Amino acid sequence: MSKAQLLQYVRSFVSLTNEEAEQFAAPFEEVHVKKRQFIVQPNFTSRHRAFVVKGAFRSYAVHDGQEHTLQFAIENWWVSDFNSYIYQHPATLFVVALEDSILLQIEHAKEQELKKANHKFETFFRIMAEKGLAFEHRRIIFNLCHSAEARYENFILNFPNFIQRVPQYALASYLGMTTEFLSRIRNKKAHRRS
Amino acid sequence: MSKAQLLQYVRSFVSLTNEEAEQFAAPFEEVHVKKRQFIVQPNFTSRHRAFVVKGAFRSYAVHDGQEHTLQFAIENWWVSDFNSYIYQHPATLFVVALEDSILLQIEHAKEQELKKANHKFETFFRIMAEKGLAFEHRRIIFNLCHSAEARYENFILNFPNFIQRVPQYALASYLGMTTEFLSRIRNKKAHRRS
DNA sequence: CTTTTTTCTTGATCTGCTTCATTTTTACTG
DNA sequence: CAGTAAAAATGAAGCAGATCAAGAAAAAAG
Repeated sequence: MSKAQLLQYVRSFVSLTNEEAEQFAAPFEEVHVKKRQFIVQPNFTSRHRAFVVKGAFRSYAVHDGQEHTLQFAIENWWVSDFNSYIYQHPATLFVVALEDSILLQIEHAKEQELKKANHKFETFFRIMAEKGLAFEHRRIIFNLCHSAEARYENFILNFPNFIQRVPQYALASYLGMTTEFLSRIRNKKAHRRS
Repeated sequence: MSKAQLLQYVRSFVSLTNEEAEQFAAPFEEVHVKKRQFIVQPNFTSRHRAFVVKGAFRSYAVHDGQEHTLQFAIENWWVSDFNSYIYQHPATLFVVALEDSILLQIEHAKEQELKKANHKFETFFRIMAEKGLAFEHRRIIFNLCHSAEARYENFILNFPNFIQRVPQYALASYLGMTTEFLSRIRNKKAHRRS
């Protein structure tokens, strides 16, 4: 069952008794999402935090007709419009499935109950947020320090498994460049190799 | 006393009894820092998380001789090299005082004890991390979507009180542009107004 | 104050990356 | 598996923002 996967993930951060595990998993519901289906859209409040059991997602904003990717998520990552979710404000992002996917999602109110009910659950979400924040700090600094080409190389190095599953235009917009420019970088690289 | 300021801040997120407040504040120590003094340097592990009681700080990386600012912090903000602090790895950032400042700092191990000792303290640090993460998400998306000029305008709008306390070259490097270009933006704007 | 250092400004030139337009390739869909 | 839609590649031209060099202003130090 897919909840086993979630619990294995959670237990890699906090130890849980079997009762606690059951209590933690209970409010999560499994959702199947088809490729190209949206799970979050601007102006609608993101009511769930979702754990990716299988598949891939992308969250992005649209500005002046251009898409700008905030995040990708594959197995064992979380997705949502985080600002919308934690403040329960209308979303500004789209979150879309890049493949047919399976999620385990929890409602905002249920998550609050979990955190209140057990110190360990609170700890788990604290760790998730801290890791996320540390990750984004690294990303921001790297983006400030490096060229488009270096950002692409760095992505390949750190997320080789994302490369094949993420469309190139989406990756370009995640890395802060146009899809044309990323194409040129890849082309240049391919020619260097031969 | 400066701990009253910290506790007022903490209590704006979680309710604390007087005993709890005392317990929370106990491991923090007050540190006075002179302008231009560093509290974090690359290769040294950041042993403390620091709450700014008075003054201003900047965290930044140096790459190819260029400085790139990750964060500013004034009264009631926290500073550290967050990656270094939470993972207790060597830092990659500098953190420097922009003014003569007063900090309340807590050691990493002491923070772990606090979080273990009281569910509310854990909740507090969870909220800090979540707010921080949400903030950086907004920043990343905004940076991806907007021009240098728009990023500057947005900063003025959101952090008017930082403008007078932060040197322009540091702001430029926070916003991902050169100090020369920021100067031109400001100049252009000034001329538009007359 | 006066000197020195740091920060900010301004101009000239250059380039990394974008934009636009078109073609080729790949992936879906009936 | 044919037809259509989506994604990626390629070329030419343009521009936002960088770089370099020098001077002006402001702040810190003596």
